[in-house]
Amino acid sequence: MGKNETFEMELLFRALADRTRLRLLNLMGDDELCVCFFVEILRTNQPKISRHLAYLRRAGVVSARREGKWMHYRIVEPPDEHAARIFSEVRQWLREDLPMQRDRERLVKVCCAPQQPVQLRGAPRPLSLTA
Amino acid sequence: MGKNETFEMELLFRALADRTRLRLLNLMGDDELCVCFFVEILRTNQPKISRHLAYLRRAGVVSARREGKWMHYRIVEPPDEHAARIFSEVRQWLREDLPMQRDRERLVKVCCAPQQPVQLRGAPRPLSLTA
DNA sequence: CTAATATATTCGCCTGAGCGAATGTGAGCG
DNA sequence: CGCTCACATTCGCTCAGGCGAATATATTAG
Repeated sequence: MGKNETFEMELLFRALADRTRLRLLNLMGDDELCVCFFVEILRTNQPKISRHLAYLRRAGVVSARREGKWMHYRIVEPPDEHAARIFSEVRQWLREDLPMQRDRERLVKVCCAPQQPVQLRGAPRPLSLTA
Repeated sequence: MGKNETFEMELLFRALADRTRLRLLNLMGDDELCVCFFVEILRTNQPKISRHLAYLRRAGVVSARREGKWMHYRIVEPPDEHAARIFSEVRQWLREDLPMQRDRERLVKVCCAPQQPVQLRGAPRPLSLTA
């Protein structure tokens, strides 16, 4: 109580104020996800994805982990309890949004397909879908 | 469930992604407030305040009511339940933020002062402080 | 009617940030 | 070493939106 977090609030909301970034967060869900899947699901060019992921990273909203050539991104639980509750509500909201549901369905399809698209051969699949 | 509200999410977060607008929402609290008080408390020029209030109005976050020469703004409860919960959490967060607390204290002082500043003579005081 | 007051809008300037295209970088392989 | 792959960054452009200054509008007073 009595903290000064106005700047942190602005930072969080700016990070959430973009459709592409909301789609990325939606795809991460509760697991880390490889960049190549974001590119595949959002059907856009790779630099655009990387730029938005960098934006989220600078805002402290996601973290990155390298595994050989691949980079995995995952959502970071905000340290502040208010931010955490807002974030949790956002994720619930995303779960109920139709276009977001379609993105997640496409992710499942792409990951579980017997024959993966050329760009994804050998890419590390998300844990939640392979376990 | 299963709705498409991605655009509404973006709209909400863009509205919240600015320090001046957060300060305005903080001052509104649970009551409507007259524009002249925003100008007085934020110690800034009036057009800036009006522009941010217009932004909030376009985003559906506040509503305006005219009373003679004066305009009162108040927070609108978002119709969507997720938006409402996020908004409620934001207001709680604002309540605990130190700079925001100072703004509210200054509002109380200005409203309850025996001699109001010249700009505020005759301005309708917020209900919560006069009742 | 005119004048004053409270608020809103417009204008010109500047920065942040989104975009596609091109280029840079780090890891693994032969 | 050099090549490729996965990803990151930079460049040039465009546009949203923040700012102060000036102006417009609405209401009330006289």
